[in-house]
Amino acid sequence: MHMTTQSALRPPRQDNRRRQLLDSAARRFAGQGFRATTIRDVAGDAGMLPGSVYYHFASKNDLLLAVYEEGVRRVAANLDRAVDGIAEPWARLEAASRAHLNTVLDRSDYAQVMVRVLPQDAREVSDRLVALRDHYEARFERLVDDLGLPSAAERRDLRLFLLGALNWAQVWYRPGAETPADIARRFTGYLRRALDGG
Amino acid sequence: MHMTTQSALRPPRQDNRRRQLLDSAARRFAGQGFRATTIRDVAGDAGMLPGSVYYHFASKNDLLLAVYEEGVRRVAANLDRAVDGIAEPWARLEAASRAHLNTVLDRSDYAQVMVRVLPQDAREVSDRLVALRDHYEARFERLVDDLGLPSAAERRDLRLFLLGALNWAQVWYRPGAETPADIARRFTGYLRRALDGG
Amino acid sequence: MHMTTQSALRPPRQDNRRRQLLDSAARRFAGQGFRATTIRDVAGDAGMLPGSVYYHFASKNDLLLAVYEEGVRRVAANLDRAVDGIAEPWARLEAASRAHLNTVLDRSDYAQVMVRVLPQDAREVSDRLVALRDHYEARFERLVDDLGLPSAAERRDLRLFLLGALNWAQVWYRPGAETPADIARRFTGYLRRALDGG
Amino acid sequence: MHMTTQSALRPPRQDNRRRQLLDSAARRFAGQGFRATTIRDVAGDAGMLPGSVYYHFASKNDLLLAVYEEGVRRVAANLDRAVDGIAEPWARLEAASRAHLNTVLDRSDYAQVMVRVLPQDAREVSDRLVALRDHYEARFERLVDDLGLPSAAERRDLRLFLLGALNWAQVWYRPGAETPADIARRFTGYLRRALDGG
DNA sequence: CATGAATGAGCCTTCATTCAT
DNA sequence: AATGAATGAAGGCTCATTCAT
Repeated sequence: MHMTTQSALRPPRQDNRRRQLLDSAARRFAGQGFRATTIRDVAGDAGMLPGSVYYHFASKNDLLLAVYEEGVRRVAANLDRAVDGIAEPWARLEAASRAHLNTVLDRSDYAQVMVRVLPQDAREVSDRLVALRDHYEARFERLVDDLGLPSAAERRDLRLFLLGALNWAQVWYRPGAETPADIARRFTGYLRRALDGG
Repeated sequence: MHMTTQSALRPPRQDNRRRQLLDSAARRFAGQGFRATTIRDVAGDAGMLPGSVYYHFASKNDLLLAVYEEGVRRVAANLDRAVDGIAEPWARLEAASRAHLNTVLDRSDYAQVMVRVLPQDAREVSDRLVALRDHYEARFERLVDDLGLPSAAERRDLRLFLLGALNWAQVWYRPGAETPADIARRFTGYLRRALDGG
Repeated sequence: MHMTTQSALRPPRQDNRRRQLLDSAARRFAGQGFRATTIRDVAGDAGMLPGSVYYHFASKNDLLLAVYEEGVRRVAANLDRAVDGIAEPWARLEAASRAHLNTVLDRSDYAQVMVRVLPQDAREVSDRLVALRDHYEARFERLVDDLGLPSAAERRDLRLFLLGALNWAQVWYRPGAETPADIARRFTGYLRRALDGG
Repeated sequence: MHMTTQSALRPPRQDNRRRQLLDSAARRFAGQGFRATTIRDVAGDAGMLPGSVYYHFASKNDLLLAVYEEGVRRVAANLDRAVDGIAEPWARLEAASRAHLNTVLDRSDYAQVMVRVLPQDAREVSDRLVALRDHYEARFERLVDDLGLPSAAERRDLRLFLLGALNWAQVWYRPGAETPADIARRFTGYLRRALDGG
């Protein structure tokens, strides 16, 4: 009889469990990869039995897709927030690079999944994984276009060059004296010197 | 009576079969990844039964290691050949970048394995995989050092920046009007403009 | 509405299947030894598929351990029941010997496993196997101590001597005119004549 | 052309290799059991490849049979030598028990195989294994018969009792203050007190 | 005599998934 | 919403054995 009140006050229980599962999956996928993670792992972390996972997600692939979506949502929001309020185009690009680096180097499970799990790891849904990633990276296309570089080829080069360099940080970066912000500043700096009004 | 001649003309049978296995494994690892490849796949491609693989390699991990080693040997030789005879440092770096790009974008199975199989995919041998990769990439350190840039920080930046940008090509490159040589020339060009005092 | 009644009448399904598996394993281990028994055998006998066994037991070794434990539980209970209510020490030893012989010569699968499967057959769990066996045989130490023999050396001799002689029956005994009870009476009788001051 | 000389001076090479194989097998079977020993192990120890073993023995079972035969030959000879020259029947039995214990507790590989490998471990040849063992143990029947005990039942009891007690030593004996000779003396002593002219 | 190379049957185990309850 | 129980397909690996050379 108090149901109305209940659902007004807190999200339905179902959502809680689903989110719990999502969190467990994100942590596992980020920590040990997609293929090395078993449904048992994920279920166990969420305090369930393997079979129960299938009430919330149709398959392991679907679970990955959901984690990936959530990850993209978060990092995209992060980037959008970072450039918000900045007007100068190169400063916007630097802010975006900083946000992107923070994502790539972050300990955050959802962000790590985007970086660690390759689309090829789940061939059946790889197209959708790629689409999600593209949806995010398209932001860099716009940011670069706004720089007003005369040559379309150079615009493309710059975008690909920058994204590659930033993503590679995942391989060599070790937390220490150097912060992601430092790296973002220097890397965008080099590009500006090479391409801007040179 | 012609035994000497015979053994001079054809390598021991063993080597043929081992190489065949190595080739099959390289193609499979490159095409579908390490974990998704089964010993049955590899054996089948080489016209053997699964058990027979173990006459030549002690485990699936060992097979990967052997493929990886062969891959490193090839791409390193490629790069060394490319810079050989070139004296001017920036030209050497460009030549090396071109060779590296050719490797990364190549259809060659062995090269692809180095790019596609992550050390984490075979945790038990990941250390050795990383060591092999490092052994190759150390070449770029030397090439960059030879440029004579005054700042050590900039030397490091340049190397990391370039390697990241080149490796990323694997994600976006589609064969067409643009050749790996074009990309290498432009990318090293940007860096030279940004960093070279000249 | 009768749910309470139902759950009171039948044990949880899980236990039935687990026990079935245990019984199949005991019969197989007793009949053909541990190493020669395959999980497929055991599963097949219980009307399951091989993989299903692993829902109930983590490994083949664990299955052996469980059978062994159950075996020890049974034979120990048997022996305890046999000496219960008997006061005179030599009579207690004879009763225990009779019970032990019944166990050793029994067709009972669980008892046979204890006799037939050597700890060395499952090296990873051999320690626990030995511990289980010792737990049972310690009873003979107490029974012999209660005889009141003056020399500790003779107490030890008697125990080792008797246990060896009884266990050996497994090798030569054929059901016929002679019963385990006959053998137990004669064997303990000899020892009494040799050692008891009477 | 010197073949005659050669074969006169030393046994044919074939025999050397066969014996080497036999020794390797004995050591392995004694040390890790029959089933746990692979043809590869045995061949490797003898400096051969697995396939080569089959030149000398038709199968793994045949190899076991040969080791077993050699083992029986040795322990039987040992026992015969031990009782040789002793006239008094109880002293002969004690000497035989001492020799048997030495065999059972011995580190000698061949003797250990007889004790450690159960006929059931090689079902296809278990009959012949049992026959070999019986051939040896028949000696105890004769030794006991010679004691001149009036009752046939007691003769049988004594034999079975003694053999069981002696073989069991394998389980509990640890080298130390107590020698096999001590044990043999005490154990036969108990039986004499219980059965002889009591 | 021995080897190199392979076979093939089989082993233990894993795991995503299903489904009645 | 969740569980208990099982499925079934597959996977890496082992090993006695064979056989041309």
